[in-house]
Amino acid sequence: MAVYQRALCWVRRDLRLRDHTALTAATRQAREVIVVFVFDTNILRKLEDKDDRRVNFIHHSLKEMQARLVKKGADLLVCHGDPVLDIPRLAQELKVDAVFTNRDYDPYARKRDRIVEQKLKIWDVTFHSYMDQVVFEYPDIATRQGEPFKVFTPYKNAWLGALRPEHVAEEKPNLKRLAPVKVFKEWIEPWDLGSLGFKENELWVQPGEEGARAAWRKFQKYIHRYHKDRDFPALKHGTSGLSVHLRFGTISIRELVRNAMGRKNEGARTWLSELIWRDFYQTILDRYSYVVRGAFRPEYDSIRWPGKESHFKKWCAGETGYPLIDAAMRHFARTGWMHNRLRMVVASFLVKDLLVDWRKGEAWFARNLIDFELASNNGGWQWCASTGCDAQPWFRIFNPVTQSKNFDPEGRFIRENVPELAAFSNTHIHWPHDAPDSEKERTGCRLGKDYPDPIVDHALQREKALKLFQDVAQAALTPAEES
DNA sequence: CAGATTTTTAG
DNA sequence: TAAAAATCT
Repeated sequence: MAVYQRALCWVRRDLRLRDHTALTAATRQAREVIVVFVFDTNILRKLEDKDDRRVNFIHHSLKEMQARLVKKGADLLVCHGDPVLDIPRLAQELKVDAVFTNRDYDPYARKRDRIVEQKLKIWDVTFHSYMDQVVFEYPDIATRQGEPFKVFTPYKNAWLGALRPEHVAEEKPNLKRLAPVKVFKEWIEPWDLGSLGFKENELWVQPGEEGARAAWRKFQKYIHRYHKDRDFPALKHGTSGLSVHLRFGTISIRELVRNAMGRKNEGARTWLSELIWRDFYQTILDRYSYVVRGAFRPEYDSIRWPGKESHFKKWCAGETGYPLIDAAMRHFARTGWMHNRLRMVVASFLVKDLLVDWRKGEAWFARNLIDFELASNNGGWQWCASTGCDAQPWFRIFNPVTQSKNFDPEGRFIRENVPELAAFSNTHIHWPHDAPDSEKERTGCRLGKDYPDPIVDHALQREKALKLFQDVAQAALTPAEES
């Protein structure tokens, strides 16, 4: 039932051709569909690293998508500019009747789409947007009072209770409806990395739909063990490795959920729960977008974080003298990815040991994570900092050494990432500073020179952190009297 | 998706 | 006296 002659399918964080809601709708409703991607200068110019991994990932993924489109006699229409100008311009020049997109809940994206929609309206072009990157959005899942859930467990129960096969049915685009390349060829701008002002970087993950499929196939062999293995960073297949693919939409969330639902084991249930966390944080960002600026619970914004800039720098560099922290931060710097257990451990350490504002850590992750996703990153940091909805209670403070003993018991992850400590025993690698002198001598690692002395004392810092939060709790109990 | 400390209990 | 449980943060 094609009602439109020609339409654009504007892809952003849904870089795939299969199980794609907007593309399916577009190819159903229009005779000719042009797939377009805009390298957004508003976003790109803020990236500090010219070898940014995300740009590399997107670029590779688009190349792969383009190859598939070319096989169909079409191509990918790529622009480099401000989408608020480019999309309406293309819509006009190419005489399209409608623009199809999948919704993005990032505040910037929402504003951008609103403006584009308004501009298109002037030219009588219809703007269609679809839920695609999540399974449910607000108010599909809401409390009895119609409010968004602010606690995960009841949200999850409602989510699972609401789920029907049709919510995760495959959305199959009809690629026979792609517009032939001659229609839009002259509007394609050069989009090699150099033209975009970026450089190549080594990617530690395979990008594109093919990369996603490879990771997904592999993970399916291990998914039944997920609940047991996911907390151990040294394991090579303890986690799915799909975060980056969910971030850029090189795989469909519906496909993952469909598969997980069909598996009746503990591993699959735990994995599904993680996917629900993702929907949960997307909803929080959508409905409470002030979280990008400060605490979900505003009373915590009154905390004056006394942490030192020099400590923040050492945290970034992996030079804190706490082996697991340093291993995690160095691995992160090298690969752009961090295991979720370690994200929690290093975040807790920055906030509750170094007493640095969680937003500094959030920004460092935002700059370097290949799978950086605003909603999940912000949610995770607010959880660790105890400022979020359904966050870790403020008095729950990770002991970085205990975490190390529990989740890297043989020190394998530490040895791989802090090689100067490799010769320490399994017992002392987590805290080499207290190793017996004989062992220190044997390893040949001069603590304080080859590996830094601890920059803070955990027990002491823990007390300080408790006091910072205690003061907020106090203030909440005894509000200042009105004058 | 704790940890530190105190108290109780088992042996 | 060590382990387990309770309690506090």
